[in-house]
Amino acid sequence: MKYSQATDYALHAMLYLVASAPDKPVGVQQLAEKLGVSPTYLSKLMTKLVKAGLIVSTPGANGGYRLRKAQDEISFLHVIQAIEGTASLLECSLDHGDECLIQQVVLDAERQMEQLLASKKLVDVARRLPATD
Amino acid sequence: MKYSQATDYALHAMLYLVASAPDKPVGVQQLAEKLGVSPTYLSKLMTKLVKAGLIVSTPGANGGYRLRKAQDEISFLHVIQAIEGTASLLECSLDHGDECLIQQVVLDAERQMEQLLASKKLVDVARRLPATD
DNA sequence: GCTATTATAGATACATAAAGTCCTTAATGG
DNA sequence: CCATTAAGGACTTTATGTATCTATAATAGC
Repeated sequence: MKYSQATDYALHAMLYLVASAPDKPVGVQQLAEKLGVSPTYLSKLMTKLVKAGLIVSTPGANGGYRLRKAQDEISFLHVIQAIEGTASLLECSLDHGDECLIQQVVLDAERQMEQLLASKKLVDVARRLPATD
Repeated sequence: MKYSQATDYALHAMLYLVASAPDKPVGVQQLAEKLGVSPTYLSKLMTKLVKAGLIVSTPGANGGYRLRKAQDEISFLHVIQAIEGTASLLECSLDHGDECLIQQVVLDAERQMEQLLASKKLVDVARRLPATD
């Protein structure tokens, strides 16, 4: 089990936005170059982040993406769930009457991980970067 | 991101073995019927569990699978990793010099989840079952 | 030793999702 | 009006999971 590569791109793109000037939008062209991805593909990921309410996009000249919330409000979990969705790790395929006890255990573990990912903000990582990278 | 369905099957199969008599092997036929899955497919999953050292198989008449270790030594993590592997959730696709800080955060979260999955034993769940199901 | 039983392994087929491209449309600034 | 930039749909390619079938090997019981 792995996160999709798209999640990796999204996290790096968001980190770049967090480290950038908050008022000036960043274009997908510029982002794609930094990440080494095709602009058209990255564009689709950015649209997901827009729909998740993490960033705002402005089309047209000098347009691009900028954060929607304050830097310190954006957690790793926000970005990851925007790309991966929020479905549970394990869906029980059996039909034993009530809730599956196995699934309950996995759900607990999942929540444990999510708790940490929610507490980690992108800006925490951005502060430890040498420059705008 | 989700665990494969195979992981769900494996967890249920192992739970069944834990709840069964420890000396009498259980055949894949019997297991497959309980789980509602094809025997040939389940067989491949069981072989993975054998290679992971969780169970032992004996071919031939009255053969089948039985636990290799004591009941209370088998954790959820053992089974999950036997099927899913142990690769990290996130591989950074960029080539920024040293280790990726983003990956470090995800790795921390992953370890958090694994810690809980390692502490949960299958036998804990088996005890809460109404019968051998 | 012979036979039935049962796990193992390889080849193959199918479905689904991820990864990526191309083209069109829509919106904004100058 | 025009250049720029995001959004969206259609499509291709590739990889992985799911599943089946067949053949092989090993074991128990007679």
